Amino acid sequence: MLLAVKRSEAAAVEREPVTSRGVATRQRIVDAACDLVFERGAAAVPLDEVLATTGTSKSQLYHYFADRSDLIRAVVARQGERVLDLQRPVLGAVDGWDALGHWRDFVVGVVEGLSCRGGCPIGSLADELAELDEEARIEAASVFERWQALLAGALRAMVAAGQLQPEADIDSLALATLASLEGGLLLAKTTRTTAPVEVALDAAIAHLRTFAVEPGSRSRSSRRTR
Amino acid sequence: MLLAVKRSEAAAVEREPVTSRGVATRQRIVDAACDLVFERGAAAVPLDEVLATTGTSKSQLYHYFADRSDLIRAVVARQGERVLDLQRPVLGAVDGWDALGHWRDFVVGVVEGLSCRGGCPIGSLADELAELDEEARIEAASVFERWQALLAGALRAMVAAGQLQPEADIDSLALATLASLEGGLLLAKTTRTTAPVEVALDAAIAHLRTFAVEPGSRSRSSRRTR
DNA sequence: TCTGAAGTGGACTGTCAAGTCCAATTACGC
DNA sequence: GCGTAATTGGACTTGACAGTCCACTTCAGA
Repeated sequence: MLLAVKRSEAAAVEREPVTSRGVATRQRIVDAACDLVFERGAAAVPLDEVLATTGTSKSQLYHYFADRSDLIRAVVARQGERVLDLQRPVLGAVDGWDALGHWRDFVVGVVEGLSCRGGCPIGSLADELAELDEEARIEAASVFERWQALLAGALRAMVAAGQLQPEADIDSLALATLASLEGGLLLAKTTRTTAPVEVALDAAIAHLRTFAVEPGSRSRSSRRTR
Repeated sequence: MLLAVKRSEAAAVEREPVTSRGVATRQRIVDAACDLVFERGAAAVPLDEVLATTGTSKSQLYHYFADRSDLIRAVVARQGERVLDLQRPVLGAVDGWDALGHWRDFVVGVVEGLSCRGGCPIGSLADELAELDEEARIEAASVFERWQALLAGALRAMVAAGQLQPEADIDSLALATLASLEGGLLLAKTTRTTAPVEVALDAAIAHLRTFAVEPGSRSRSSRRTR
């Protein structure tokens, strides 16, 4: 009974902040938790530390979240928004191969700026939680889905611009690109080198170019594969 | 494993089992820990559970391992061996595009057999530990390096067989392929679908085919396929 | 000004898991 | 066989951390 209510109407049953002060507090907690979780992983962050860095108390945390996993789920959602918000402007501006290259450079730059630490904010979280918290897993899957849609949007813009073949399977290409990126980020995090992301993204883009519309002639370096 | 004498400072004596019984006990502990860690992640496995499932006691664990992280590090090494042992025969047999396709099918089959759970045994572990245990991170990086070498070996065999261009940057191609695989596995784990691995590997192989030696056209630049 | 709800402080409790200790047992070398 | 070292059982200690509780403060509205 209790579980049934919690699962279906979690948002309604859990205390949503009413006051602007409450909203701010809740926000502060989730934001701080996001940062700490990104640095060390969800399991390695004690609630006390989140409270300490935000200057909040136990009662506030449990006023806005049912329990630890409830907070972590909020972190997944928030971190997902952050990643998507970061990607949106760059991917949204993609209209051709140059812009796609800029996206590649942008991503590599971010990784470099973080000294290859942390990996993908949402990927690592998804990896850690997928087998432990079904709700968190689903939330993360939704983030990936939206990310894939963002990439697909960029590719469709290229189709519209006459740079990519209309017959190309955009969704699959977007998914493959996302996979390359995620794998590259994991390897970068593990090896402390940007090379994996660079190589992975370059390969992904090279594959995309396979579906490029060649201006004028077709005898140049157009290659088709299965 | 060359890290036997490596830890000479702390506790001076990393207890290596002397007796065959001791070896067996240590093995049992690491193996059980591997399975549990694969299912839930390192942080979510209490030592007591490892002991319970192996029928061993606290004293035995601390007889062979300095502490918890020492065990986990052993798990990383062991899990890495497992993955490599699984990949070796299949990748070692690669001599052409068909065999490469079999490898792809093999990987997809494994994921399917696990109902898309767990992701990459070494990838998930690396992701979880990279920021928490430098030694574990390095060990994981070494596993990836060997895995990449395995892939590179397969590609070189294809070069030797005259199916892949000798000018191709084998190491980068192997790294990109590994990244695609890892990313695909993460997405599969998160979405509980095999599609990401399939799409990622298909794209990776399509990219490799870009460097195929075309039967008939022998010039430096390849033309179209099929 | 009063009132009640939202929000807050922080001490307190209970649990669980890591790590210690030592006595008991087994096995190997001589 | 004997002695020493390896191995094992498991109770015990310690500490950390999730979650509870209640008194207190702030604030909006009647």
